[in-house]
Amino acid sequence: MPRTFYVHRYGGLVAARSQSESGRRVTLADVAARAGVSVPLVSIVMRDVAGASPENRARVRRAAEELGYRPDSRARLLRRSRSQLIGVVFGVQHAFHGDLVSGLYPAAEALGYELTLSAVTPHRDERRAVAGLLQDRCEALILLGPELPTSSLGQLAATMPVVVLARSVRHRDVDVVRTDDAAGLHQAVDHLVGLGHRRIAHIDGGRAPGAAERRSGYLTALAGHGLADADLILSGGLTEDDGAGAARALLDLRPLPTAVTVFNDRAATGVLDVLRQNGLAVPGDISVTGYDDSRLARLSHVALTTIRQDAAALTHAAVARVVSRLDHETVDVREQVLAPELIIRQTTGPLTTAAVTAPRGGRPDTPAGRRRSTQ
Amino acid sequence: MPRTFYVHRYGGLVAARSQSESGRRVTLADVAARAGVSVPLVSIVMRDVAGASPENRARVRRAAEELGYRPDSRARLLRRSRSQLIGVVFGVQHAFHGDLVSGLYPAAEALGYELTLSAVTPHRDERRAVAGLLQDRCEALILLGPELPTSSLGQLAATMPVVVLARSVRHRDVDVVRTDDAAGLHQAVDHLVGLGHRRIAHIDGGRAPGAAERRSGYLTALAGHGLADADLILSGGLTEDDGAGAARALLDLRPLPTAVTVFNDRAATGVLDVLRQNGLAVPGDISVTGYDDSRLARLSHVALTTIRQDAAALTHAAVARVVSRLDHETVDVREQVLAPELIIRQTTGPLTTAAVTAPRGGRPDTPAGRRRSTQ
DNA sequence: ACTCGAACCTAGAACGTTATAGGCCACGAG
DNA sequence: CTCGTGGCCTATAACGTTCTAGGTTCGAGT
Repeated sequence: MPRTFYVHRYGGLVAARSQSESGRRVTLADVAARAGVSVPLVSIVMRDVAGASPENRARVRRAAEELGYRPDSRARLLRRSRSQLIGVVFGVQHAFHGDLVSGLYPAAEALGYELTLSAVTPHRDERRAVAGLLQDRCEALILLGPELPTSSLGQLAATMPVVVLARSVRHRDVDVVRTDDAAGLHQAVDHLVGLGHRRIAHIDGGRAPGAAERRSGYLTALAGHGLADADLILSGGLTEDDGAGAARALLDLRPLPTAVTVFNDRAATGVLDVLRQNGLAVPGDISVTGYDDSRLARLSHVALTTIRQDAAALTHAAVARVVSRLDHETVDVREQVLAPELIIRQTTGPLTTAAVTAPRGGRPDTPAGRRRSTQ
Repeated sequence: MPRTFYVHRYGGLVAARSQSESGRRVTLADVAARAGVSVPLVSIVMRDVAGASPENRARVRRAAEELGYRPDSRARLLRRSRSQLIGVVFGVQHAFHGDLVSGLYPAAEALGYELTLSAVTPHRDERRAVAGLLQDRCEALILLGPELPTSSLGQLAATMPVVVLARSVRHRDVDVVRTDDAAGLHQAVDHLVGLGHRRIAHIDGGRAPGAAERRSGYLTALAGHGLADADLILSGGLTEDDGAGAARALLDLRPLPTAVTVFNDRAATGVLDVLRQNGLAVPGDISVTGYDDSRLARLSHVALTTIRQDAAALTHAAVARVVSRLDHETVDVREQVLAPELIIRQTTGPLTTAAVTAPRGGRPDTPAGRRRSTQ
C-alpha cells in the first residue's frame, strides 16, 4: 500500500494575501464553496485518493491554490486514528544529538512518518520534554541518550512504543538501538597497541550513557593484549571541561601514559588542549582517541582519531523499529547493536622513544604541533 | 486575565496500565462516566477554571488519575480559536541556537505559549522546516539566524507574525530581535586598544547573519581610534575550520597583528588552535576575541574573551514581540536591538614588546600556554 | 411569597477534517 | 426489461475538546 504524504511548501504571494485579508483560516469548506463541490470531495482531491473525476480534481486544485488552502494537521490527526507522528527527545547541548536528529528526519519521512521534537535544556528536564510530546499525540517515542531511570522508561514503554537511541537499557518493553561501545573501545585499544603503545589510559564518561560499556571495552581489550594490570582509568565526563580536568590529572601520573582513549570527542578536545598547552606533542608524545566522529573530530585542525557511530544507520534502525512496533510486528530482539568503525586521523601515531623518556613538561625536540603546521 | 497552563507529567504505573489495556485513548467522556458527571464539567476541572464544586473537583481528579487521562492537545487546539503555539526554526548545527532554544522555552511558558521546534539540518533546508511548522497550526514563527532571502521572509510575514532572531532583516512586516553586533565589535576593539594594541585584524563571518554588522563595527571602531588605515580583514566563516584557515592566512602577514577579533566563538577556537600549534602564545604574542559567549568560550581551558549575546534577554524579547503581534498591539519599532557585553577572560592581554618584534614561528620566551597551565 | 443573584451543572453546537453509507447515473449482462 | 456493477458524488456522523446558552438549586433580600 502506497503511503500518502502531505508535504506542502508555503505558497506564493497570492495565498498569503488571501489568508491575511480574511483573517480566518482557509478551510475545506471554503475551497468546496469556491469549486462548487462538496467538502468530502475536496478532501478526496487533497489526499490524492480515488473517487473524483479529472475535471473536478482540476477545479478543486485550482480553487485551493487561489485561496491558499493549507490542510490543518490538528483536525486531520483528530479524525484519523493514527497520527503518523513520532516524538523525539534530544539534548540541545549534545552535538552528536544534532547528527542523530539530522538522520531521523529522512528516515521517518521514508516510512511515512513525521517528527515532533522536544528539547532537553539546562532548565527543562527529560520528564518535561516527554510530557510535552505526549500531549502532541505522537504514537511512539525515540529518546536520544536519555538519563531517565530504567523504571521510568519502562512505565513509558507500557503506554507506547519507546526506542532508546545511544544508550543501553535492560527492560522488557524498551527497544534499544545503539552502537557496540565495548567493541568501539576495543578497536581503539587494538589500534594503539598496534602502534606500539603499552601504557594506555582511559578517561571515562562517568555515569553518562555508554560510559560503562566503553570502560569495560577498554578493560577487556587491555586484558586481551596481556596488559590486564596496566589499566589506568581516570574519571572524566562528557564535556570539554571534564576532559581537560582529567588530562590535568593524567599529567601527574608517573610514568606518563603514551596514549589515552577518551570517552567522547568533546572531552577529547579538552584533553588535546591541556596536553598541548603543557608542551606535549600529539601524537608525538602522547596519542589520543575520541568517540563519536562528531563534526568536532572531523575538523581539519583537530583531526581526531575516533570511533564512528554511524548516525544514519542508527536513526534508520530506530525509526524502522518504531514502525515495526506500531504495525504490531513481532520483533525478535529487543536490543539492536550496530558495529562501530575506527576512523584514524592525526592524533594517534607510533610510539616514539622520546615519548617513553620525556619528563613532564619537558620541552620535547619537536614543539607541540609544529609537525602539522603545514597541513 | 490569568492564563491557564496545561502541563501534565506522565503519570504512574496505574495510568499506563489502564491505557494500554483498553487500547483506545482515554477521553473526557471516559472520565466523565467514571466520575458520574458531564463531559463539560470534566473539562472545567481539568482546565482549573471556575464553575465546579470542591467535591466534584476532587471526584473528577481522582477519576482522571485512575484512568490515566491525558488531554489531547490536537482536539483542544482544534476547538480553541487560538493555538497558543509558536513555531521555532533552529539550526541543529549551531551551538548558540541551542542556547536560544533553551531560553525560548521558559520565555514562552511565562506568557502562556508553547513551542514547536523544527530543525534545519544539512538535508533539510529552512523552507522545509517552515513548511512543517505551518502544518502544525502555530500562530507565529521565530526564526533563529535564518538565511532565507528577505523576500521569502516577507511573504511569510504577510501570513503570520514572524520574528527573526539574531539576524538583521529590513522588511516592513518582519520583526527583528538582535544584538547590536556593531557595538559588540566596537567594545572588543576598544578593549584591545586599551591594552595597547594597534595592529588589530578581524576574521569575518562571510555571508553569515551578523557578519556585515560586525565587520562595520570593527571598521568604525578602528576609525574612532585613528587607526582607520590599519584595518585588516580576513575572510573567515562560522565554523572552527573557517577560523583555522583564516588564522593560517593571518600568520603570513607582515608585520604580524598583535590582536585579532574573530566573527564567533567557534571560529575563534579554530584560530586559537592554529596559533598555538604554530608556537604563538595567547595572549602573550597575540590576543584573540570571539563572539557569542557560547558554552565553548566559557570552558575553563579555552577561557575566551568574547562578546556576550544575552540569550535570555533575546529570547524573552522575541517571545514578547510575538505575543504583542498576536494581541494586535501596535508595535512602535520593528527592530529591537539589545546591547552586547564584553566578557574579558584570558585570551586577551596587554601588548608586550616581545610580541611586537617576535618573528613568525619564533620561539617566544614563554612557551604557549605554560603561564596558564596551573589554572 | 416572590424575586434575584450566585454557584453549579448540563445539553448541544462547534472547530476542520476524514470515514461510512448511500444516492444517482450510465452501461453491460442476463 | 430488470438487475447488478462501477464510477462519481454527497449527506452525515464521527474524532475529543471547549464554548454558549441555558437550567437548577439555594439562600438572601424585599
